Amino acid sequence: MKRGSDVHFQTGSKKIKKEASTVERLPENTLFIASDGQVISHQLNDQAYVIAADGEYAEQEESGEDESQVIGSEMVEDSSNINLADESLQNVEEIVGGPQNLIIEHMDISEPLTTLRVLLEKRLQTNLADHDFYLQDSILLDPEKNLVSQCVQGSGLVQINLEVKSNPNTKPSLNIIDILKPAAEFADSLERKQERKPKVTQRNRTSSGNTKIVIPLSESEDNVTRWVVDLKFRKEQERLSMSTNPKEWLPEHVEYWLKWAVKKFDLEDVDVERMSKLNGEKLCALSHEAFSKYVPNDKSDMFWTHLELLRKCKFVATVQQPETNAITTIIVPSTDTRLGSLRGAKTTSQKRVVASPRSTYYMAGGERGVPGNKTGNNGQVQLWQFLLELLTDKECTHLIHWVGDEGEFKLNNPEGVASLWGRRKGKPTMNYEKLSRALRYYYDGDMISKVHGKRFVYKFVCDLRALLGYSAQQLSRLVAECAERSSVFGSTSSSSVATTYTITNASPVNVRQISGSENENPAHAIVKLLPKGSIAPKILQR
DNA sequence: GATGGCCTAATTAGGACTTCCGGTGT
DNA sequence: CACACCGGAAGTCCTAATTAGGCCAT
Repeated sequence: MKRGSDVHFQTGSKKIKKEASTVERLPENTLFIASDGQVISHQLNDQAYVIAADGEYAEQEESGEDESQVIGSEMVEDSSNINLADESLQNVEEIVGGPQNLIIEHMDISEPLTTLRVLLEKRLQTNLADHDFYLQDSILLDPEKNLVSQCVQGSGLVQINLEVKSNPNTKPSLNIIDILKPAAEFADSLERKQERKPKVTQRNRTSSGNTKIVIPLSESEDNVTRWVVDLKFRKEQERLSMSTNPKEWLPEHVEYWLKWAVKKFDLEDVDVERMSKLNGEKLCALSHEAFSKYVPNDKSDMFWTHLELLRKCKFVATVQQPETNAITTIIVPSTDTRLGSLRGAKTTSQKRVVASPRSTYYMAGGERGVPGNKTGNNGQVQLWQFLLELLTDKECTHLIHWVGDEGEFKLNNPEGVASLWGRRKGKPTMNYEKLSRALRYYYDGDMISKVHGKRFVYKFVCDLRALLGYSAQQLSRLVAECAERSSVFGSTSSSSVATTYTITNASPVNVRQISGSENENPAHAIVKLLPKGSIAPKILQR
């Protein structure tokens, strides 16, 4: 039987094992919608979309140039008023080392990037006026705008990891690598400082709830409806030559869609006959009131939301079945190598990541909007991911830790690691002998190899930076820094450092939700928009 | 009765291990 | 001799894709 592309991890509506660390793949064209029907975010094709809380719709080009369309978001119009002398906004840490300097800066996310630049200039005692802002080296950001309007949803204080690139032969840039919610303790301490020194920019803080851009998703997904593109309908759309823009629909198209929707959403008392006489233009112009006359029994405004998505996002979406909460969300779309040659430039230009012990290069390039995977390992964490998870967990350094800067790692307690692995996989008899056999299968690929002559020492031979966005060196330092910080702040949590990876080349921008464990403070939840090809570990400081 | 569409269950294929074991190296 | 390490072989578990069969409407 001929197999199609290989995509790893859960994507569809199939069950996911409830495990401590569920692996799932967020399909492209995923939408996050709160219980009140409000679209929090979604991304479709090459564009990221944010829906304002007032129901107005905002669209953001990948380039981030189209500020005007971000409806209702509060912009800092006069950045010159910002009191830059206020140290409360300044908290710069530097992790120096390796080929570049990773700088950690804390700033209110609603501040324009010019503020960030000034903070950096002050800190580094250098002029950075000629430095452009980039998000993960790929998206040029407008310094006059804030991050909310360009790439990230959220509010309040965030930790911005960035690097200053001032190489002689390239245009200087400030490359934002990651935007994280800082440790609660850390944020609190800054908040307290800010309270002592009230700032002009406080007006932009969003705690009032007046903000139009919504943050995130609580840790529980109970209050989130995940909408996905209905591929069956899309195929039918193509077959019937129905435009993707509902405004262009003829009445017969509306009728077809409506009958489909009535079935799909189990709608009752819909005035199909009258509503089917509308053309696409009129359909899209319907007010909620008018809509209610046609569809009087729309439970939880589900169908209304569907229509909103249809006319604003231009796709027919259905609700994806809820999935389990995740501590670790790993998104790894990947395909068979064969696709590299089949899919042309689009995929061949993308990064390739060896993820398999048995042969395969995995890379993005699955069908746009086609969730799912064909490997049969959906939803199951792989050993290399598990090891990376432990390696970025400050609580696990007694079990496994980085050795040097070249991706080597040592299992200090091989049986302990094996035991954890066994627990994760539901194999109580797992031991190091078996785990090491699994590791040996990686030798065939380019993921992990053995470091000869060193007991219990292995090495990630893959390009972790390409894979994760962080080199082994950086990861090692981040873990160390995190451990250090937690000791400074006197961590009270016994839970491990949460690590979230987004390994995806599937879309230009990905919505990343960092979920926490069930016990985790919801404040740690972050939604990020990352450029394609990025995978960023997040180490939550507690 | 023939045909087509839809749904569901069964089958098949393949990835990523897991388990076992004989052999080799230190 | 103990233990880490290696790699072959067979088995397990999981999921996606495909196929087959039943039901219903036209």
